[in-house]
Amino acid sequence: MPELPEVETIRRQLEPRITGRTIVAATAHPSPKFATAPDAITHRFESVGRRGKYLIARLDRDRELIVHLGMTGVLRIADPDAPTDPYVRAHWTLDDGSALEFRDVRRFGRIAVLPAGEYRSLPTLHALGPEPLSDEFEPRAFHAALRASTRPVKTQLMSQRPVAGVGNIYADEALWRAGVHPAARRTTRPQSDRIHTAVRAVLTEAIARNGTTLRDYRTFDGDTGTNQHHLECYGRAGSPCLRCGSELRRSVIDQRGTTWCPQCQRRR
DNA sequence: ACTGTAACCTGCAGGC
DNA sequence: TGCCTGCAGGTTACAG
Repeated sequence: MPELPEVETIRRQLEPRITGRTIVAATAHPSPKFATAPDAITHRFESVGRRGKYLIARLDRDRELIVHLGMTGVLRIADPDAPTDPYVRAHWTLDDGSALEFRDVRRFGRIAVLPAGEYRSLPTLHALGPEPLSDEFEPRAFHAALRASTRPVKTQLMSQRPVAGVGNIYADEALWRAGVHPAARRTTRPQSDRIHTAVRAVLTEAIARNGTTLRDYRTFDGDTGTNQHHLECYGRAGSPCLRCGSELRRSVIDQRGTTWCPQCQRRR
C-alpha cells in the first residue's frame, strides 16, 4: 500500500491519539516479522515520527516501536464488538482501555521494538536516504546519488537511497511529471533537478489529499485517501497522456508494473 | 560492494 | 460455478 504520503497521513492522526498512553498488554502473530510487538508492554508512547515509509513511535526508556505497513498493512483502533479478524497481526491494549491493532493480509509488513536508533535489523531503514520534504533533500547531492549507480532511475528511486519514501505509484508520477524515462540510466543534472522538484510536488500534493487508496490503504481514522482521483500516470497505461495525448505505455522495471509516456519521457 | 532475481503472503479480477 | 493465471502501495535474502 503505503508510500510516504500514506504513512505520513497515518502518523498525523495516530500521534495525538496514542501519545501519553501506556501499553498494558499485547499479542502478536508468531512470525518473527511481528513477534516482538509485545516487547512494548509497560512502555509509554512519547511521540510518533516517520522516516520514509517507516512509522517510528518513540517510547519511554529509550525504545522505539517501528511499524512498516508493507503492501496491505492497516493501523486502527480495535473495535471490541467486531468479530474476530484473522488478519490482525498485532494488538496492543492501552491504559485507557482502548486498543491499537495492526491488520496485514499479506504479511509483508513488519513490527520491531528496538533501542532507539538501533536499525541494523532493518537494512533499508538503516541506510535510508534523506527525507524528501526536508532541507536535507538537496539537488546537488541528489544528482550525485543518482550518478553513483547505473541502474534505471526508477529502480534507484525505489531503492530508498537517493531519497526516502518513494514507491511504485509516486515514482511513476514523479518521472512522468519530470519528463524522464523510468529506464533511463544516466540522468543529467537538469533531469535530476526536475525529478527532485517533481518528487516533492507529487508527495506534497498526495499528503494534502490524505494519500492514494487503491484497495487496502485507509487512514488511521478509517477513511480512504483521495489522491487516486488525481493520478496523472500510474495505472493509466493505454489511456492518453494528459500532456501530449500519446498513449501511455506499460512495461516492467524491477518486477514492478511501470507506466510512462513514450513522447514526454524519452530516454535522455 | 554492488546487481539482478527469487522469495515472502493472500485476495481478487478476468478469461475460459 | 469453478479453475487457472496474472497482478497488487514492499523489502530482504541470496547467489554471482
